[in-house]
Amino acid sequence: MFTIGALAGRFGLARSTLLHYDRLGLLRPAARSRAGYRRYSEADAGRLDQICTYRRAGLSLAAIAGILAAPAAGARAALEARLVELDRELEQLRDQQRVIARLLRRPELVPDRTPLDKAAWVELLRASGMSDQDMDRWHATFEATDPERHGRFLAALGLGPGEAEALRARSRG
Amino acid sequence: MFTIGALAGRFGLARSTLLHYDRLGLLRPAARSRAGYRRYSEADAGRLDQICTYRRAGLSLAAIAGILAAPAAGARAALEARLVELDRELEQLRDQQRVIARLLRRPELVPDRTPLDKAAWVELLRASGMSDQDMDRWHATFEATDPERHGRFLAALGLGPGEAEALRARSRG
DNA sequence: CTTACGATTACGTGGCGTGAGTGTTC
DNA sequence: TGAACACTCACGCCACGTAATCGTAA
Repeated sequence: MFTIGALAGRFGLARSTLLHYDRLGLLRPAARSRAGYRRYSEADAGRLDQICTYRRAGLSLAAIAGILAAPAAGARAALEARLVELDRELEQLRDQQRVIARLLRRPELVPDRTPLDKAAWVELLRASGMSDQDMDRWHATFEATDPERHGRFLAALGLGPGEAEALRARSRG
Repeated sequence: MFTIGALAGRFGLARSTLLHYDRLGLLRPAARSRAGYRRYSEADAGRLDQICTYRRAGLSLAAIAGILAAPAAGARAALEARLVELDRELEQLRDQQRVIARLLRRPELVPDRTPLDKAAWVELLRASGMSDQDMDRWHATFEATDPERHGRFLAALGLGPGEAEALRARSRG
């Protein structure tokens, strides 16, 4: 028997994923402890394994529920339908590549080599939909994985040593 | 000056899309009529054209808003970032193709040639996440585009002539 | 008068993520 | 006793779609 965290860990999933599957009725734990904790059985783990396999095929949770309810009925059909969908999606993405390739050839987009300062960098990231929180997380990850390069990066943006050190300390905290 | 429906029609968009862009502040009409109707100018149409172009490149609305606010700053960077994202997404879809190819080779999925009856068909579609409404719409489309084939399809599912005719009449209504 | 359009508000979609606030186990 | 885990709401994300209920234009 596994707790929700243990099962999630075994499959590389987040707890919230299993909570979600439980709410949907896709994967209900075999039992609950006296305190109300979910207790997953080996059979549950097997079912989750199937779910993960079908998710790796890109099937929706609804389709997966259908397959697990009546495997003979729909597994093949659902997989073949997904293949057709995949063809369409691949074509869409390739279209997007072509659109971008054309746009990048436009004259007003000639590469400009002015190095970015901090303000321009922040504006750019925000334009890509990155929030302040996202940026904080990004600094934290950078600091954790390669602190030296992080320092050099901040210097390249024109931050003074004091400002840079303050930011790095915040990223570590 | 265009009304919202006219502008949407010109660009092949739904009205709700323009309402959405207005709420986000991405595309606000130049003016409102006395009755409160949105009135879009030619400049608005030009801006919408840009938005559509960047959407065809797969950029998020947040990224597009950033580009339109400061084109020189981020257009190139945003497009290049999207290219990188596209590479990742394409690889993911190809992975899904591979997973499906492997699954379809599994012995328990040998092609079974038992023709589907109505119940099995409905269950299968529902398993793919299709609602009753979706199916109604599907019948309506089928009936509108190729009524004869629709009739033959229904017969192949085992529906009697009366039942089939009733369904087709409902699809036309 | 009709009917085709417009308005606003609120809620739904998918597949989770992210808190808040509280209880349980080790 | 404190940290790490668990619980249950409830709301957020993205790019819209949909329905309800109303007012306006041709």
